[in-house]
Amino acid sequence: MRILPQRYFLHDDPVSIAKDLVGKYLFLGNEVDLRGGIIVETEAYSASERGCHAYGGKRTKRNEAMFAIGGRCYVYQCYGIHFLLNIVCNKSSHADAVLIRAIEPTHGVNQMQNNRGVAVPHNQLTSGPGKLTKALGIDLNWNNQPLKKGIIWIADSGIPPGNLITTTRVGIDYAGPDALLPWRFYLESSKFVSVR
DNA sequence: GCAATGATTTACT
DNA sequence: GTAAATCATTGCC
Repeated sequence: MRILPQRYFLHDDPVSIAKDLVGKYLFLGNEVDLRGGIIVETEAYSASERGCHAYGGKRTKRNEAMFAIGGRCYVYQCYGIHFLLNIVCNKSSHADAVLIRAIEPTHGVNQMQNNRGVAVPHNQLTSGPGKLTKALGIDLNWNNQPLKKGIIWIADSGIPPGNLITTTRVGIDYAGPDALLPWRFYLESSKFVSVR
């Protein structure tokens, strides 16, 4: 299982990275407490469209991490309750990112159940951006952290993913025409994608 | 300084 | 289907 190198995230097209990340492994923790799974749903965001927090190059305290070099995390809180995990892409000062929306839990499932608190069906443990951060134990402390083995990292299983569905992004109606961009990707065969 | 608002989830009618 | 939860960040005064 190959850990993706930083240069993987320096590509200037977050859409192709979002697409390629589906089927990869996301891991957190260490050998005694490892949590992770297969990425089954992503969305791409770019400073060139209104759905992005950094639209038009707008730099704020919240989205600062997006302007960092690719291969870091951008975590922020939404609706006061949920943390959302992004992987920053592109070179420094280019505010592109990929939102991780859902994973298929494969490692540390018991720990994830505990983190969620309530008993939920296995296929809903991480089937949404807010759910997966809670299950994995991600909060604002992860913001602007570089991907690194032993903390948080992404690896290539080498197994080709199943059929990929391309569609529009969720929850960004305010973005006007940009809300129609086909920048959401998920595995057709997976039971672990977010619902709506 | 203060009011408005989400890249959501969950529970209730 | 509708609504509440809940707060850091944002933008306007």
